[in-house]
Amino acid sequence: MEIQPPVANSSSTTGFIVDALTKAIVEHRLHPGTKLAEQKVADHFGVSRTLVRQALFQLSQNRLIRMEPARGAFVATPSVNEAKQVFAVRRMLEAEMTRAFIKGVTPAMIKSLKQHVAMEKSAVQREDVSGRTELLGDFHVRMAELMGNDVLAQMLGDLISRCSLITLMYQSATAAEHSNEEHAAIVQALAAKDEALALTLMDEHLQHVEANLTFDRKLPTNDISMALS
Amino acid sequence: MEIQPPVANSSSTTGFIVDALTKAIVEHRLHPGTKLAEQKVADHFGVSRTLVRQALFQLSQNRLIRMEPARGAFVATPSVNEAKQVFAVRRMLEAEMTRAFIKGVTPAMIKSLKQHVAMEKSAVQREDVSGRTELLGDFHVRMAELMGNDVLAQMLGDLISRCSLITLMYQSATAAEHSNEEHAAIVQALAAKDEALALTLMDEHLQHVEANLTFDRKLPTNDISMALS
DNA sequence: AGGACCGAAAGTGTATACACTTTTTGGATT
DNA sequence: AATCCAAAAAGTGTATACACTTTCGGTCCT
Repeated sequence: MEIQPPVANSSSTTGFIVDALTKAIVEHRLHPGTKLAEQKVADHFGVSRTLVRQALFQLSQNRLIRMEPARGAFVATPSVNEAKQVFAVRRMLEAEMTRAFIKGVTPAMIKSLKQHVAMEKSAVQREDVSGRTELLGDFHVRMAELMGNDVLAQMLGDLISRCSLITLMYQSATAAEHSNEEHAAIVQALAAKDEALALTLMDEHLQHVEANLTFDRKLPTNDISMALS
Repeated sequence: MEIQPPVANSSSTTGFIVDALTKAIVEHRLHPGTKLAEQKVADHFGVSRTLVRQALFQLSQNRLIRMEPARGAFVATPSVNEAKQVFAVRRMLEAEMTRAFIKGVTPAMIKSLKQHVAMEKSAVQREDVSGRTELLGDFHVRMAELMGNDVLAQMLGDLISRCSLITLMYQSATAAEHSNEEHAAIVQALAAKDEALALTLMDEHLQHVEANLTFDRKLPTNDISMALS
């Protein structure tokens, strides 16, 4: 059930490092602001700095880390403002996506979404934080995939991973449960081809996700080898 | 708040190579399918393969080139299908953007757009192909910037550069002129805060751009040193 | 005590070396 | 003439070397 990341990787060594670091950042084992010294990361993965550098470059393009010239790479610290903008874009994109989805909806598509929501529910119930956050984000990507628009799916995936540092960091268990229920309601509206309702639900859903983020926490900087071990 | 530009800058050496290659590809001095051998590119820029590799990785993330494991990098050959998907996403995004734009429009924003359209016109008239295609794309990005949403602006920029291989390749002079006129009409509707009209014009505009692309031309493969010289 | 200064340590930026893979080439065979 | 195969050539993937920059710790001066 893996969504193809922005750039198909994970098969190459560099891709493996990117994935591992992404996971560590997104699960905030590596806190925002943490310095990622190339040699330390390289030692941890048992490779040379060359590969680590490639991975860091890639991550910096995904906005998961920030690179300062001659000073190194740091886990990104996305601003509140940026998060709001990301959500504004998501609302725009997903409103239209919902409209288009209803236009071409089929029973098979509804079934697939329902299965996905069931998986979310299971993850929420068993308190699988990492799994649930990933699944909750993927719901939106899956909608795009079902429409057959890979570009849209990828774009949404980028957006979601881009605010994941914030979303995934601050989403509480109750908020996750809430999201899951809202997804179920959206699927119902889609199945009924009720465009107005689906639009309303989708917009409210995104606003809830955004509202539930608490932007003011400060977290300590972590040790790399600890975080990746 | 600071958000890095979508395709980083040319302040670093790697960034310079990225920009140069991007320009060459987008102005199709380098044709789709052309192989970009690392050493050849490195020789041309007078640097080592190290920097070229970094640049190629970056370009592959922008989808301007495609990298095959152990076989090298090639200028991307975007499929018709992908182009259609990209345009579908743009229509979605820009429809909502137009709505949001009208909600918060100010005279200063209209003035800025009018200036931009005037620059387009000038470029079209003096047959500055490279400049005009860039400006025509930037119109949409400028709208996003004026709204103060850098994330949206970046995203649109990515989308536009992503289909630029197609758009810029096949857009004719008359189509460019047509686009410029449509931009002017859209600005009028925005100034009048006529949402329905602006939406219609924007949607038709994007459909025209898409319709004017001819997907079937075949171009020969070029020599790198020629193209970059 | 506190700050300016200097040198060592750590770290980044780029080039180069080398192993391994793909492509090309030049016969030899049918 | 076309096909097949092996060895050379070209090219990619990764590691390492080295120069240059930033950071850190200590010493000296006021």
